[in-house]
Amino acid sequence: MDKQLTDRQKRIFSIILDSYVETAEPVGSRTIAKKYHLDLSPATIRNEMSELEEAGLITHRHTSAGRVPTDLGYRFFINYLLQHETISQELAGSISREFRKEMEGLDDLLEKTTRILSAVTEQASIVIYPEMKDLIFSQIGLHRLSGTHVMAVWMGASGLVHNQMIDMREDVSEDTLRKIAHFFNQELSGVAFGDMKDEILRRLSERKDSLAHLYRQALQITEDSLKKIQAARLRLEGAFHILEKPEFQDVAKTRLLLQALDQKDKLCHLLREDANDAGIRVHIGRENQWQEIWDCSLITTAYQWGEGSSGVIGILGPSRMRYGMAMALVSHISKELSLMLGKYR
Amino acid sequence: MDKQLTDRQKRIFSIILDSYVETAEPVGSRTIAKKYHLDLSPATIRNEMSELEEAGLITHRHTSAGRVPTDLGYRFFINYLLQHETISQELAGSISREFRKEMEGLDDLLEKTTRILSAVTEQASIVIYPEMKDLIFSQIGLHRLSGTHVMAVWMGASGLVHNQMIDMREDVSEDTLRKIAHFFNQELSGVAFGDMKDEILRRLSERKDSLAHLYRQALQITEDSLKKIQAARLRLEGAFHILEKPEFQDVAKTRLLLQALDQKDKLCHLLREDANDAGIRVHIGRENQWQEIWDCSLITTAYQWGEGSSGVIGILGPSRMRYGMAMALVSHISKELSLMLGKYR
DNA sequence: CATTAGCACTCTTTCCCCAAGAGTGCTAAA
DNA sequence: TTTAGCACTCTTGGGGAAAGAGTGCTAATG
Repeated sequence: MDKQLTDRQKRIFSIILDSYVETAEPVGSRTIAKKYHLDLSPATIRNEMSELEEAGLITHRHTSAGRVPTDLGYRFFINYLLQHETISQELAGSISREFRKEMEGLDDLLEKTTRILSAVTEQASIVIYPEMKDLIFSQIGLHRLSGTHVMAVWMGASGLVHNQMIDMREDVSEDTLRKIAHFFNQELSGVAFGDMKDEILRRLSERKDSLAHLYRQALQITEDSLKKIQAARLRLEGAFHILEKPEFQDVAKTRLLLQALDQKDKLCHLLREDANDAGIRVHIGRENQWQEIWDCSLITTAYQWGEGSSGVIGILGPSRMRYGMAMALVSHISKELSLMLGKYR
Repeated sequence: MDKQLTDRQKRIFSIILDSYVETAEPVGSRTIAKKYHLDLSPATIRNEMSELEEAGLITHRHTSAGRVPTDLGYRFFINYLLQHETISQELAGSISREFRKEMEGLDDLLEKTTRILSAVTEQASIVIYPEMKDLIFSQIGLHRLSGTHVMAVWMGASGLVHNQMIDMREDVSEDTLRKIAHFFNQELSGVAFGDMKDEILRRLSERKDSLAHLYRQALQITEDSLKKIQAARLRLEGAFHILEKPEFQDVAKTRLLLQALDQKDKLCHLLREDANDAGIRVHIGRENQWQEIWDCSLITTAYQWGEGSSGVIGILGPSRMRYGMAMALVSHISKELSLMLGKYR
């Protein structure tokens, strides 16, 4: 994107963006000249605005309407103009207090995160559960429910617990289950969940003895569990904030958006997409893969749990958004969450 | 409410209700006379409508508007006029197939239930997790996370698994935890979760020996867990359906409703309110305790899991609702869910 | 006596028109 | 290069007026 913008053009662009973000109203040349006491006439500003429009940073909906930033404009703003914002002491304090109130397991913590994130940003907030494959396995409990159904309780080194119902497709006795559990706990403790399948296969190929069947059962348990663990698990809260925004007063449009947000698996996939990128990620309007949220921006960042394992938190709101503050808040809360998760180890 | 309505009045009332439920438009005397070929003139119908209005079953919003059923009207309809509806073979079949597709634990099953319920009723659906206190305890696993933090994995006779992080407030060794777990598994297996506290207290008072401290720790684990288990756990899906209804085209109003639905604890409490009543429960408009949903009706019913333990499922939508079908669907899906839960035992 | 036709009246909805207002783009002058 | 001036465009809001739907009352009818 063009760095060949003059300083004055950048200044005017910033004013348009700020004003539009603030008021949700298109911005005219007169307003800029008057309210922001640039020593320029509206006509000059109009000329500059033409340039900005040509550069694709702003647009207008019809001939006699004021200017509005484009997706590209927001992108330019974030990449080149945005200066780092920090959140106030008081806010940081109250977030911290809220986080430290009680601590009753992962579910609770993530629910709290979702709630806080939505409340402070005044946007819909999304929290994806951590991925399990990088976590270290420590222990398993296997419990027979009915003939072929078994409940597996996986425990990870980072305090993770995951319950998984498994259909063994053959009748297994309590005793067999004890043996399988023993195998997991003795031989696989310390292995990452993601590597577990390979580890079992390696052992299976090494000794072709009487234990082969047991290994295969262990393998099945692992495969069934990990397949399911990849599935969508997320929390969504504060979708009602979307209805507060002037750009979502159209019910039909908003309904489609809410309907899209109900598709947890798609949403989860969207957030996890670039989960490995460091830092804050912003997807503006049509930069998103997903047509349903083309009027929205998505701000996400990863949080850390254990050894390289991570989940994602994010907010979703109209593209007209106070990006500086939103990014600062998402970042801050992600750090708080990682900190709290650290206590589980 | 008045049974002294004549048959003709009931008939007219039914027509008004049907028509309004169908079209969301107030119903006039002419429409009734024409479309439903009663052999009556509009004038006669108007007279009857006056009566119905006096009885409180219908109302009109302004002088020259057609009639609309009141909350009381819907109540009368449900109590005295509604005839039992059944769902079609095809629908029952496809629900059944959907339920039987895969089975991967409680979470999955309840998610599926929420999704199906919302899809078939075209309303927002709510599923409350089963209450634990009536379930039979079978086994516990205790795992040390950090100095004072312990992860308890509760397993019930009905295949329930509940993970609970507990702050013991004092450092406990792996060995102590093993002893506590052993105590639970040996002595309390078969006890209902709700009675567990009393059972421990009884033992504590019986023998005042060296085990007292261990008992107290067990007590603490029980109390911490059960306190938390009472908390709100629910699934909500399909809230976007609300935006499809003509009566919720007003964004400000709808926002307040969605905002209310974000308060999971309140919502959970609302649904559990009369969880012990048998059968289908309907709360129409202002019959609800909760002002935020005075324009809505709530249809709930309990589902069964294990020995007397139960949760609640329900739907929420505008009071103008096809109650017969909605009730049939909620009832049917509750039964399907109970059936599926039976397989966990 | 229940039923109905007729009619005046009320209230909302819709449409249209017009004026106001906001803002642009162009041109010519400073 | 900047600015003043001006014509032009497009949206928004208000004010009727007309249409339409429906009621309630009264008087006539079978």
